[in-house]
Amino acid sequence: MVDGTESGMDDEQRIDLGVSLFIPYRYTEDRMFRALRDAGFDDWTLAQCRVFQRVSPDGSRLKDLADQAQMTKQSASVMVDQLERLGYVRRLPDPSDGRARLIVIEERGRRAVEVASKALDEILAEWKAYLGTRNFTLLHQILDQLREITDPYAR
Amino acid sequence: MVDGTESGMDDEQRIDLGVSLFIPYRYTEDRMFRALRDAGFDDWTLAQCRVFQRVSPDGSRLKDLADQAQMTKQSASVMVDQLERLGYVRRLPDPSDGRARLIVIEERGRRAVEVASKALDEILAEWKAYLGTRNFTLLHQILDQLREITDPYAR
DNA sequence: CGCTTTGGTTAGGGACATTGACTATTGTGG
DNA sequence: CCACAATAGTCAATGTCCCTAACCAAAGCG
Repeated sequence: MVDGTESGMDDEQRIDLGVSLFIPYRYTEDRMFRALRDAGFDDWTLAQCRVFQRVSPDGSRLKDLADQAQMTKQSASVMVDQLERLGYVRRLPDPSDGRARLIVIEERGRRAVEVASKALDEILAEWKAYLGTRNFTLLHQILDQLREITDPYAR
Repeated sequence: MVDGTESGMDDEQRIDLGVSLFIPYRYTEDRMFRALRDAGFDDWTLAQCRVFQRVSPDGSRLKDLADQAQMTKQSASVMVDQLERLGYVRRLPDPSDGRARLIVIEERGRRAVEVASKALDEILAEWKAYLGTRNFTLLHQILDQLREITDPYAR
C-alpha cells in the first residue's frame, strides 16, 4: 500500500513490487473471465467465479472455500447459493461428517472449467514466448518459493 | 480463473501462475494495511486505502485514480470524499484546467505514507533475504518485463 | 461560434461482505 | 456416557462498495 518514495532500499527496487505482482494477476483474471463470457458463461459475476475456481475436483467444504477466498462463511455461502442456482455446482451431504456438506462441480461447471483451462494455456504460452522459456521457468520457481512465506493457507 | 487440471502444458507449470502472483501481492497489501492500523491509521477501509495509494506526490486527477484502480469515476469520487473528510487528501482546483481538480496528499496522509513506506521496506528486505539477492532482482526484472504486455495503463 | 470531448458530480440501485446470534453434529475429558 | 467445547453451516440485518444513467461545465477544435 502506498508507493512512498522516501527511505531505505535503492529506488530501483522500490517501484512497488506489490503492484508489479498484481498487474499480471489481474490480467489473467480479466482475460479468463472474458473468455468464459464469450463462450456463453455470462450469467455469473466475477465474485462468484472467484469462489467457483476454488472448488476442488473432489468437492470442497464451505469453510475451506471461505478461507481460501479470504471471506466469511456467510459470504461464501451466498456465492455458492447463486452458483448452485446457475447449475455450476451442487451441495451434497458429506458422508464423513454429518454437519458438513460437500460442494461439487456440476455439468455446466465442468464445461466452464474446460474453457478457462484453455484460456489459461493460451496466456501462459504467450508469456513463455515473450519472456523466454528460461525466465518463464524462473518466474515460476521464484514465485513458488515466495509462496512459502506469504501463503497463509498451507497448501 | 478456475484451476483446471486437464489439457496442454506440462503440469508443473499449470499450477496456477495467476494465484502464485496474487498470493504475495495480497500479502504485501494485508501487511501494510495492518501496519497502518497499528500505527493509528485505523479510520479508513482497504478500498479507500487502495485509492489513496494511487495519489501521486504531485497531485492526481480523479480520472487517473479511477483508471488506475480500475473503477468508475463515481466510485473513486466517493472514496476521495471519504479520504478528504478523514484528512488524508484535499481537492484543489487545477490551475491548468478549469474543469479539473487536483487531489493532493494532506498532512495526515503524508504521515501514513511514511508508515506504509517503512512497512514495505521491511517486507522487501525479508523477501530479499529469503530469496537471495540474485533471485530477488530477477523477480523484479521479469515482472517489469511482464508488465509491458499485461499493464493496460501505459506507464 | 456551434459541436464534440473531457473532467466531475448527483442519484439510485444492486452486488458483495461483515457482525452477531443461532442450530446441529462431532469429539473429548471426566 | 454425559457435560462441554469446538466445528460446519445457516439466518438476519447492516454497511460498504461499485455500477449505470443522467447531467453540468470547461476545454478544444473546426
